Formats: sequence, structure tokens, C-alpha cells
Amino acid sequence: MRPNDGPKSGSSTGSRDNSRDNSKGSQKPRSPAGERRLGDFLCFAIYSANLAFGRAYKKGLDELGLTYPQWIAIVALWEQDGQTVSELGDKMFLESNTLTPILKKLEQMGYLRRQRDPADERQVRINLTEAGRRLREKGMHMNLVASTGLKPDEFVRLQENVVTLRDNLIKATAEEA
Amino acid sequence: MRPNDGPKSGSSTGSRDNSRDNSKGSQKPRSPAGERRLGDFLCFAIYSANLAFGRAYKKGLDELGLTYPQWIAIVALWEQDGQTVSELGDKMFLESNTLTPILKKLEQMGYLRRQRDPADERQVRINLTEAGRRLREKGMHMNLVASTGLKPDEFVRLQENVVTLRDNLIKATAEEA
DNA sequence: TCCATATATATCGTATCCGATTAAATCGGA
DNA sequence: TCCGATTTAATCGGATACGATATATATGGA
Repeated sequence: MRPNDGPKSGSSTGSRDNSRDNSKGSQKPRSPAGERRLGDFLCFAIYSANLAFGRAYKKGLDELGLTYPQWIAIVALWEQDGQTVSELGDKMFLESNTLTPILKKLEQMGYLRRQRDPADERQVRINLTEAGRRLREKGMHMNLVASTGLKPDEFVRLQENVVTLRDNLIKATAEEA
Repeated sequence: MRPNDGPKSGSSTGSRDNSRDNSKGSQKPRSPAGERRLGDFLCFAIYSANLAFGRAYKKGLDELGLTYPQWIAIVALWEQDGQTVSELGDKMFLESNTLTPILKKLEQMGYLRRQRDPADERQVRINLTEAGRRLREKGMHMNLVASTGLKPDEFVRLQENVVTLRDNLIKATAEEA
């Protein structure tokens, strides 16, 4: 049997003219008003660049046995001992609903310890283990700067611009709430 | 009972000095070698900007009853009738394992039709319904350009730079395979 | 002291992503 | 013509995201 499938019969009615040039060429002209295409959306550029980064990191992360968010957590935790889940969440732009499963997994793998703060039992403090620290060192070889095809100064400038974009979006979203 | 939790007792041993300034100020100095922090990673900037975009779109998308990837699919499908799953996947940088559930959901909601191509029954051709086209129109009011805090020319330049970054990453990832 | 409120984390359901696999249809060479 | 290789889409399991909710702890007045 064909892989399960929805409605089947009936002929295809799409017009299917592929006349428009959608090549990756460097000067794709912006589409006229009302014809905004997917490629013109900054949000989609960011969305697809994020997918591309995840795939570019995949090979290196597989060697470490980590996923992309797990690796981000390791890097963030390496910066500071004893962070709470909320503090880590502030750095990673995530909340406990997403973070807790990631941290439990990393704890189970032996890379960190989660312990309630005796001074405030509501909070959970997180510390990397020695294995977790070594992991961070081992991961430092994953340098994708070359893969970005950007010159160092371009790299830094783009990074700063994306950070500014992110922070502006967060501010605007908070304001309209 | 406290929400299920890992190991509990034991005191927190983290040093917890928060001396370093990690404010959002415009001139956060790059950390010294070997001290690369999360905020210095371009991949993390993209990752977090993508989260921010998803959250910024959330309110508008809720009104349409769509998710972020569903909306992207609608926009991509609006450009061309009768695309196959693979062709749509090329545009969205996704494959059938991710796309099929999204398309089935949109079909179930009445926004598109999926039908096998009679000329090649392996392929599935996708067409927006009238409701799907109206949805695309209704979604056009979600303009986040203002929220990005970027001037039009900055917006366009950043968009192009991110696209270039993405395409370079994809090329580099394919080459090392 | 007592309790309503606030805070911090965890849980749950839904929807992506993605690697690996499966299934059907097509293609191509002997 | 026949059959193995290729192509296309779907399925499955594991791991994020995230809104809504639950639970435990802490806080602050009456």
C-alpha cells in the first residue's frame, strides 16, 4: 500500500506555470507591492538560517552526543555556576516548560547537577559536572565561522544587527501586551 | 507534593558572582579568547531571533488560527499553484517528514487540497482553496517591520545578509558531506 | 499566626523538526 | 519484458517550543 494518504482521485488543476525566475542569483528584484514573496520576509530568512545552523552543527554535535539546544545550555551554564532555571532561561530566552526537560536529560547524561536551593526551595540551582566542563572544551572545535562565508568584521556586524533585531522584537512584543 | 523533581538535598556550591556586566548596552566588549560567551555566537543570535519572531507573530497568527510554519506554508503556496511536496520543501527548507503533517492539518482546516499527480502518482500536488487565498490576504496586515526597529534600507540589507549566511551554511554543509 | 497572593518550577497537550525507515510508483538496463 | 535501483511521500520515535495548568514554597498583611 502507498504510504497513508488523503483524498486521492481527481485530476490536478493547478496552472503550474514556472515562468517566474526564482533562482538564487544575487540580484533577485524585490517583488511589486502586494506580491511579497516568501524570500522577501526577514522572518523567513531568520527561520531558514536557523534551520541551516542546526544542520551545519549536526555533525559536530553528533560526535558529542548532544542536540543543538543542549549544547547552547552547556555553553550558557559554563559561564556561571549555580544559575537558577529562571536565570538560565533569561539567557536562553526559554522558560521552565522547555528548559526542564533539557536539563533533566543533561543531568541524566551526567553533565550537570540540579539541586534545590536550601535558602529558597522553590529555586533549582544548576552546576556543570567535570564531564560537562570537558564537553564544553571538546565542543570548541566546532567553529563555523568559515562556513558562514563572512569576513570577521562582517560576521561581528551581522551578529550585532541580529541581536538588535531580536531585542527590538522582544521590546515591541512586550509593549503591545 | 512539589512538581516531580530530581535529587533534592545538598547545598548549592556555585560561586555565583555576578560581577560581569552582561547588560543589553550597545557596546558589550567581545570576551577574550577562550572565553567566548553565548552572546558572541552568531548561531545563538539567529536562534534567539527566530524565537523572538515566532513570539512577535503569535498574536496575529492566533487571530488567523494558524501557527508560524503553517503561515509560512500558506505564503509559499500562494506563490504558485500545483506545487509538489518536494518543491514546497525546497522553498521552505523542509522535507516531507516535517511538511506532510503541516499540509494535512491545513487540508483538514480547509485551506488547501492535496492530490496525487495523475501523471506521476508518486507526487502530491498542492493547491490553496479559496479560503486559503483569503487567509493569505487577511494575514497581510501582520507587518512587523516597525517592530524590528530597522530603517527600510537596514531591513533590506540585513535580510540579504541573513540569506547569504544561510546559503553559505547550506553550501558548506553539503560540501563536507 | 493565618491565609491570600506571588513566585519558581514542573507537567501536559499540541505542533514542529529531523533521522531512519517504509511503501508505492517510476525508471532503466539486460 | 523483467527486476533492481531510484524517486517521492508518508510514518515513526525522540527532542524541542509553548500555552495552560498544577504544585510547592515564600511573602506579607490582618
